[in-house]
Amino acid sequence: MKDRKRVILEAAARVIARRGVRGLRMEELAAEAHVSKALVYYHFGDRAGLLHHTLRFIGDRAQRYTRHRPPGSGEPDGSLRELERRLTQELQETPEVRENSTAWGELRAGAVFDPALREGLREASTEWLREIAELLGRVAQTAPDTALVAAAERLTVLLEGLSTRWLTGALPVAHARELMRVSVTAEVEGLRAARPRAVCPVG
Amino acid sequence: MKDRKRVILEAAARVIARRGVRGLRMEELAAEAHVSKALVYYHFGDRAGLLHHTLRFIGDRAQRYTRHRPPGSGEPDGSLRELERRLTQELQETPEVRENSTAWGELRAGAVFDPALREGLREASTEWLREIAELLGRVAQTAPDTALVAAAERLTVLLEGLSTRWLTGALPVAHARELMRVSVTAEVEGLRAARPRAVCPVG
DNA sequence: GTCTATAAAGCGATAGAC
DNA sequence: GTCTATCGCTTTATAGAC
Repeated sequence: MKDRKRVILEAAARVIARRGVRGLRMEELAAEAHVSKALVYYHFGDRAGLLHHTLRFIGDRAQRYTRHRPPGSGEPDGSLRELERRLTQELQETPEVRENSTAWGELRAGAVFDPALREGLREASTEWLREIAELLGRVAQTAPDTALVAAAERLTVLLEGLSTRWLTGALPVAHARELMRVSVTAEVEGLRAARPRAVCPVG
Repeated sequence: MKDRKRVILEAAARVIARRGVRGLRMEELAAEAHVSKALVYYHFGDRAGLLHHTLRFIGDRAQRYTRHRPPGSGEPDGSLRELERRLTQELQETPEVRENSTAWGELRAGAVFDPALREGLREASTEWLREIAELLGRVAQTAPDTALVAAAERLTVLLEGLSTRWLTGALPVAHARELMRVSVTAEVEGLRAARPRAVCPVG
């Protein structure tokens, strides 16, 4: 069997989804990947190295479903639907998405106590925020930049909260998505209403 | 020195804020409390017992600033200000609040992997949700119950997300509070606008 | 590259003196 | 009630054969 390295990374993603980053044991990982512990050390040096590569692996994998609009779905560029999709994409009952969301949650939770984890987290969050703010700008048309960023912050922070609720079984995934959608709509309407020339959204 | 038990619990709260629930080591706790490890076991049985009592200790302590309106502040019962205060109270740079928020964050993060933690979390969340929904009802006056609950869910979930951002240093506490306040106002306005007899919020 | 076997360290928990 | 000393399991990490 070739490319055991990838096999190990995929196994690590599954173990992290089951036990968390802090709960990952080298022995359980080796068993999950059907290799020996020593091989894991051979490829990744130590536990920290394995975690580093796994988190990167998960992040790269996530871009597949995060950045690409489904081809042929007729979803217009910069539409409200695209914005909604981007913000509900992490709330799906799929092994890959669950593994990804779990890992991100662990990263966030770990960063509370480990400053070393914060930089990587900050980079990803900033990039994510920028993308959502830009999309909001297109959907809402005109709006001051600070308002756009603030709205994007509220939406991305809400997403993180919803993700935790989903993963702890406190909220069914469909319910979490619904709450997200309502907030997206409300934020967009809020931005539109805040235009210089205020227009009554009801009339 | 009397009441070493309380000294240990206070030390445990500090250690949890520094290392997390999962990162708490009996040895470090003993050192922090200036007692021996054996004494901790004498008073609390085992690690799980210590954690159980500590979490309860922290929860009880939190009620002091959570449920009581500051006396003589002239804050009317059921006002928008009371609602805002309740939702921004967990976002304060105080040792006590930080310890409390950290512990709750750890509990949430741990519940992703440990179903045993979920029940206690669910109870507290449900109670918290109920209180916020009720306050929202008073502030917004009439509104359908489902809309009230949904709004309360969005606000409480947002609070959890903001708490994590604050504790990871991703968001200054003042900024987090501001985002929360804006959302509270928007939700209240949304509820008012959704009344049977729709009224233009701009006019 | 991959394995088995083992060393080394960390940590929860207990024994027993005072 | 409180301490010092220590046990024993778990887990990371390495040695060395193939």
